[in-house]
Amino acid sequence: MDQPVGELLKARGLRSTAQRRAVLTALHGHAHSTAAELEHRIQSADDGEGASRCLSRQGLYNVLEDLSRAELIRCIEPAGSPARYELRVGDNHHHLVCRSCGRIKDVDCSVGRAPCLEPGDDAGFSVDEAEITWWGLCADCRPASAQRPPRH
Amino acid sequence: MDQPVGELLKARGLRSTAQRRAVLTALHGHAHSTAAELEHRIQSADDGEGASRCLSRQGLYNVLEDLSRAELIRCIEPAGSPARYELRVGDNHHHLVCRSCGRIKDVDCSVGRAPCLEPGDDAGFSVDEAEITWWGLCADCRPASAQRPPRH
DNA sequence: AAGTAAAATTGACCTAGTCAAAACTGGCCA
DNA sequence: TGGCCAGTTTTGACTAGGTCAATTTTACTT
Repeated sequence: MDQPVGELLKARGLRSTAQRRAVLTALHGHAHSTAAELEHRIQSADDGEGASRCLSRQGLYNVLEDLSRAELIRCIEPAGSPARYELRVGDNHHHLVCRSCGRIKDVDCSVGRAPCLEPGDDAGFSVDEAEITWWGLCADCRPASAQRPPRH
Repeated sequence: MDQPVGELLKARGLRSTAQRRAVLTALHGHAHSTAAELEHRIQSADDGEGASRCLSRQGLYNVLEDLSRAELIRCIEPAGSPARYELRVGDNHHHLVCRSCGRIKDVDCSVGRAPCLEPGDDAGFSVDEAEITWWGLCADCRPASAQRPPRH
């Protein structure tokens, strides 16, 4: 980040509290963090701010929801995984998830708007987001015999 | 269904048990059932088979996993909802989910294979499935002032 | 410096499952 | 037709990942 996290918060109309700053800071450098990972990271952070060491579980969930609503972070919930939070927002990117180890990779939305944002039949819904998850095996989890199988 | 459920099971190499038949039967006529819904439906089913009234919670989850692995049913887990099970399998259809009431609609995969099955960059994964979820508000949940907003 | 709405803490509670071990049974075989 | 036994199911305890409600604290305004 360039902007201090406190300024980011205020720019979105949120109060700048130690807990919120700590969560935003803890998200940096980790693309898809779970609540538990953030909790550990914050508790063991000896970052000179003192107060940031302490954050209750409920407080963490509150902060995560506030930041999500302010669109400073995004929450994804792949099947079989606890919720994960990421700082990449506003770019409509998608995810590739390994069925075996759970590893997640970001995928840019290269197909543009058309097929990806509109269902063929919206059944009367007003759609505001298309979420794509690709499932498969990552290079590390794929059995050696099946490395790079021919694609089409 | 045309084929008796017992035959379906055997065709997939699974034993035909009262519990499995009961779950398959309970899925009919309900596009996206939760485990709890199936449990209630099975317990209150007085379908003359007698034994079908009884199914433990663990048994239900076992059956659901066995049927999923045999590709007789499919499990979806939209964020914020318990797992849901559906009989539609093998047709790569997707889902439209209402953010407000949780209602789910099936969407045929009209874009064919290309954009929907392949990420732009597969990051070394071998991808076997693309799952698309469209999020929005269904006609009933959309505030009256916003009915049918202009699209595009 | 005080007031106050917003945010955080506390601790109980809940849902949607999972685990391990014991008991039962469907379908094959003699 | 009965016995066997791997495959199923039951039982009951347990867990992860969160939510709820009430109280206390704090960041920002005046």
